[in-house]
Amino acid sequence: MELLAVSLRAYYADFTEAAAAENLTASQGKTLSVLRQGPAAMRVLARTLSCDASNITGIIDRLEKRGLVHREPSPTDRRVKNVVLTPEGERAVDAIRANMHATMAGLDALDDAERATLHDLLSRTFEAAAVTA
Amino acid sequence: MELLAVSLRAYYADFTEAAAAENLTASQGKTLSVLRQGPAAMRVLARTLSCDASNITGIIDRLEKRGLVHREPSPTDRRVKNVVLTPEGERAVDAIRANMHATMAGLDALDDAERATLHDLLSRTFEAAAVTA
DNA sequence: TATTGTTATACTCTATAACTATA
DNA sequence: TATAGTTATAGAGTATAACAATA
Repeated sequence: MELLAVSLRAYYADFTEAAAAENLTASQGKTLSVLRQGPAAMRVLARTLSCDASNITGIIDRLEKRGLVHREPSPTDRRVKNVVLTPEGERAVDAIRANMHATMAGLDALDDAERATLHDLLSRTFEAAAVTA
Repeated sequence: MELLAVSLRAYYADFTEAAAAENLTASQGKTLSVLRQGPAAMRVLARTLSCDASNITGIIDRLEKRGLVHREPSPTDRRVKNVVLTPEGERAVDAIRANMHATMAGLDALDDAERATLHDLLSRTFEAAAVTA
């Protein structure tokens, strides 16, 4: 339990730091992480990141201005815009993840399998902050 | 592990919600929680909450304007100001905590001892976000 | 000289409400 | 009518740099 508490504290701080190293805020890093799993509509992002849809507009605006994502119209519903990660966006996510893996590697008390389990738990907890019950 | 992940997600969301019920942001609730353990200098708060000292000025300004805390000069160092919880401030923290205990009580899979351990872990993880390693 | 707290500044995140264009 | 995305707005958090008072 103590190890987990320490790990969690370190994880949150390190994610923010790893994102900052890429000149990204935690919210931006989190958004890019979500998009790494595939394109998502604005509305879906809002639900996943559990914030109002109007916030996503601003967050995506800033990411798009930097060429990390781009909007493309949905072929099936002309109201919907899908947000897609650009190659630079993928590179940014991977850079953050590489940094996080270095953090995990620092937990000497764990073996590789435990480390993998813990990393999975932490990232799911962090990225899926929404409680959809 | 899965239970813990779910609990953590719920805890973060519920803390924010419990604070919002008292018309407080998560940062304000967190600050009050820290002060519940006793008065603290501005500089100490900044370190504990792992943010720049200049932010604390604003956070305490807003809490003081609402009568939840007040600044008092340190008797030993005239540069230092100690922030103290007022009775209303204590009431607010207790209201948040009562709400959180209700959340913990909802975890039916746990017995009382496990619940206490988990609550302690979660609150320490949440309140002490700083990694002083 | 170094430290404490503050101020000024600028940016990001956040929710609410009102709008448009679709469905 | 309802939904997706945007805009306008206002408040809160955040870091940086510069400052006065004190150590």
